[in-house]
Amino acid sequence: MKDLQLQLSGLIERVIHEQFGVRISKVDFTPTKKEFEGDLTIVLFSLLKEVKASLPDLAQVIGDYLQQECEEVKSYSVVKGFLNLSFSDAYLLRQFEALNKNASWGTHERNNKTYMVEYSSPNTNKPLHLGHIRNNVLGYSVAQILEAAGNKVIKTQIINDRGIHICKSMVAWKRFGDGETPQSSGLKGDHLAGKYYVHFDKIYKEEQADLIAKGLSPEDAAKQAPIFIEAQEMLRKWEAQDPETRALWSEMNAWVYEGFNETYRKLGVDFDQLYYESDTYLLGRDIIDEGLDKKVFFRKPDQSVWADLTADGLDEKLVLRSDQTAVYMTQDLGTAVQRVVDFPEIDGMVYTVGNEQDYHFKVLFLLLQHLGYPWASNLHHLSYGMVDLPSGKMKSREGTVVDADDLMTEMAETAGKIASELGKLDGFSDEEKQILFHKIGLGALKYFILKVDPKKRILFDPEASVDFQGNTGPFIQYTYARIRSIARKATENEFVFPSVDLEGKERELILALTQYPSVVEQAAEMLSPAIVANYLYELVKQFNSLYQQLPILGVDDANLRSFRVALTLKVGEVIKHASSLLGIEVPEQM
RNA sequence: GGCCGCGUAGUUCAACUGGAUAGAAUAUCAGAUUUCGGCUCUGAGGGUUGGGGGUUCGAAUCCUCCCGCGGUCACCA
Repeated sequence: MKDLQLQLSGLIERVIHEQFGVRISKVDFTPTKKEFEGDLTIVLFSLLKEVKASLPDLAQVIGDYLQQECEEVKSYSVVKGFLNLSFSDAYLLRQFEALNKNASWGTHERNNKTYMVEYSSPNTNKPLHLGHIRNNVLGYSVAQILEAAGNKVIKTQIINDRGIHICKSMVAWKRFGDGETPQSSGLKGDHLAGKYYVHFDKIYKEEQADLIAKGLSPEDAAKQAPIFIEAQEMLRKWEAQDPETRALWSEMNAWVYEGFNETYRKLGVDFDQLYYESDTYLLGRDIIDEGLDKKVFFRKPDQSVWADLTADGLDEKLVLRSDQTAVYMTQDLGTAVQRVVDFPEIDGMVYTVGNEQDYHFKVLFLLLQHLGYPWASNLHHLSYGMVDLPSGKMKSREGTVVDADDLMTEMAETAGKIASELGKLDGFSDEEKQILFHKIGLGALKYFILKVDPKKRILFDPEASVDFQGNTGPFIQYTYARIRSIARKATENEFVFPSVDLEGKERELILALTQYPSVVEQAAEMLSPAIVANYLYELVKQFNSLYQQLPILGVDDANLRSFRVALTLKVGEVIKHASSLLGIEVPEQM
């Protein structure tokens, strides 16, 4: 398809040069809209600027020439400034035959690029919630897409395992926990830690209220509440390597990791390399020195260190406190550099982080560029919007967050309920049903998230997402299952490539299939799973439309049947491949 | 207030990055098919693309000014 466009461009340039004596810069192609006849459209307006000719003349000269010189072009028509080309059946069949022989259709040749993709990166004081799900699903999908586009990908997360937040959970556990463990309570480790984090907040609020009642200002009360002071003290002890504090910290974090791992496993995401903030939080000081040497940073009289970004249209940004301790930015500078030390082959990174940190990453990337790192020009902030629920905003403090584990369970239950109502799952054992419902529920959830542009806020409607109709994950999974059903019944067919007359729907499908690699490429370039999701849905709809209009198994002509079966199977393969890029599993039967 | 992002059918989202009459889904209504499977398909109504101005052959898309929503402007992470 791409080759053909290139060839057509060349021919058009030549004929215009011959006929009008002008060398044009480029030719604009666009797929023909389905209400017009044709497969590929050439936009003539842009050419008209460079060529002195009337529109009908130009159209005719180009159209005639292409039809004559290029055997793939069967016919053409002109509507306004658009030249619509129709390809010959032979060409489309050749295309289909070629891609049918290519088992790795959609996966590009290895290029020499390596990306590190960071996602998830949770705090270890509470369980994952719906916002983390969007993060994980997005990050994982982008990693898959980059890999399919030919890059080497290293998936990573930085676990925020230290700081005041975990100390809060620790303090509350120590005071009120009575030795409770995941084993003794039956709670998942991350949920246990979260329970005490919430408990801390409750006590903290009570203590603040008491102090305010005694006449303190709210600000002072916040600072002087005993439990808060205790948490700060715990952080100091942690930094001083106090053995008892460290032991408690290790124990609680271990519970949390076990909980997280279970959530990740259910969610179907994984990581190649883990970083822990407790290992990396001291990094970055040397970068500050380096930046001072290179005059990228400057020191103020109070000894704090700043970057002046006013030339880039931003402000001055603090990178080291006056007491010479690190800030968030210091750490992130250090961590970025450390990653390239660990993996020297990296030449790009993707950070999957919510859009409230847009400014931070803008600054981070600029600083790394100013510091002169060669990979700094290829850093991307995969920024995404909040997830809202129909019931309202999610707020952790008000307890309206949706827990990731609970949500996945509920999705599977809803999927089960709907699937059971719809039909017969008699052939499935209870265990198989559970696995299937999990696949459907999760597919619904992931697809609902990924089909939307990451930048936009999402209104997540669990009910609508598990719908078996419309633009949903289950609809795609269901279509795949039906295709596999056809495959099972058609195994006795030999695939040959007869010369058949193509129906409109078949042409559309072949064209759609040939576009798949460039969809993957584009999605990788834009870091946008939504492009894959929307393509996938279009493909599924086109297949259903074909299925409706033309019998697949029920035709007498063996050649025609084998062609249609082959086409169906190829559609199935692409659905499976594209789904895997979204992290969605497609069942053989449902 | 400065900066960033968003605003598209009742609702949830698209629009190949400046292309044709702004498309799907959902909901509502009317049909067709039931080939393998609970399905699937076709059609109708529904739009001043938040508003005004500008750029050009052509704007949802780019520029500009307003309006609305969100985020961010910490020696927090």
